[in-house]
Amino acid sequence: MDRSSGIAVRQSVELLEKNKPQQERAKRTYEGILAAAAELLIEVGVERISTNLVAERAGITVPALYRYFPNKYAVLNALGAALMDKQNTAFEKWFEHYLSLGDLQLLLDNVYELLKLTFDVTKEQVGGLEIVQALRAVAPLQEVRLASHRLVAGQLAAIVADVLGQPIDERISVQARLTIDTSYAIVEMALEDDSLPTELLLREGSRMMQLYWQGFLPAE
Amino acid sequence: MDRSSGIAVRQSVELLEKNKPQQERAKRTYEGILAAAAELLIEVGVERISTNLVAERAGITVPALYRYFPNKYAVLNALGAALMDKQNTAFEKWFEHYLSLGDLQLLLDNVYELLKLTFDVTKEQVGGLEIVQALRAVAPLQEVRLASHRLVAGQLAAIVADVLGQPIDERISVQARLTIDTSYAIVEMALEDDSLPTELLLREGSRMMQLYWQGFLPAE
DNA sequence: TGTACATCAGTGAACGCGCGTTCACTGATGTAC
DNA sequence: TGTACATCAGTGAACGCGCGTTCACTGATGTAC
Repeated sequence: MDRSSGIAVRQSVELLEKNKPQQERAKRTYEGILAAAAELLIEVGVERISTNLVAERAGITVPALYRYFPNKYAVLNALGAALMDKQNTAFEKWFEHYLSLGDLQLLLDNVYELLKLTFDVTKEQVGGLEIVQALRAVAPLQEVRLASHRLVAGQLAAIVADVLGQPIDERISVQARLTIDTSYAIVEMALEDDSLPTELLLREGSRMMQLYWQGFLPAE
Repeated sequence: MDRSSGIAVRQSVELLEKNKPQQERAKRTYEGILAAAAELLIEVGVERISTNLVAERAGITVPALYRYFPNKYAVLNALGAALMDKQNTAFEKWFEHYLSLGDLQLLLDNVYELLKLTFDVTKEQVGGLEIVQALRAVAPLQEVRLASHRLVAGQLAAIVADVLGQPIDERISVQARLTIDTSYAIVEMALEDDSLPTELLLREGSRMMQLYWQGFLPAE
């Protein structure tokens, strides 16, 4: 039983982009690569996508792709980072909007809107669900999603602590993070299973979040 | 711009196993294949795992693997089905145990135990988290996980409807499914991010489920 | 306004490698008599 | 208890293909004068 050559340890992968596109033409090429990758994520899946396939779909040769990305993980990473960014932005807009109008209760009353917003942002992105799933399943990409969730959860925790007049302790951190991750999980669930009624699912999901926080806030 | 050969549509994949192992030796080989696949899912990831790699790790030649599985998806499918089965069994045992002792309230009081049980079952399986993530991310495998969740959610919905003296309507179905999927998502979250305190996270997660169902059940 | 030149962007061709898959085969196991 | 035989299990070798990656290159774009 020869195992000597069976060793294949997961090693760190370069995810940084190489040359940034400067000219107009280059920007189109760069965007074309991301768009092609998103399409192929739907069509062939993360386990079959390749730089060859992406370049071909984007209508360029492979070395042109290598000009901007060192490997396929970097392409997926860029795709994932862009989506996480859109999700974060949606959250922050929602968050700051209702926070500026009142207190935490108002935020709580509008959780459905947040879920719907996140749902829409993810659905609008071609291959949005497949991108999120790839971020989960491919080890070198996991940090992107975790970092995004930690960031958003941190913002939520800060406000909660502020309202309660407490420091951010472990409990508040975990509650915030649980809220964020569960919210995203519900959105994924809605996208994942077409047989589920989206609207009702998001309504129930937001009700769950509301009930979770209801007793925790100081009575008005 | 030639796209004619860039077409690569996701097509249906044979997931059924071929020959069932009959002799002792064959059973060891079969189990060895699954064990090797689980290890490699951790080490190289779902996007790099291959039949060649699995056979080599299992200490057999590739045609021996093909005796039992038509392709790598079938291997992952078997691995995933086994894990889903363990999770379902854990749920059903928990469910029937507390149901036999009393009413739904008792079930609700012990949600933490269910989450912990599910967490343990998944953690015990080598590559448990990676398997679940692969089931999410790889299209030909998605049905396995969805079917499992639908099954378990259906059992929950049936009991809830029974207790309420109502038929299983869309609302109850969605509530049950939301509960199941969210529970699994929380377990995944705990496995995914080592920086989180597992115990506290599962406690908060179960508290969330309890609050969600609390007002819904008929007052004793 | 024209053109020479620097820099940016993309190409064609090539490489070695691991992939999935199949074949005819040898070897191991179990059983009928 | 021994052995012939059927069936089950696993092997060695081979195949064509797409993979990631690199090279020296041609072509496009922008700008200095």
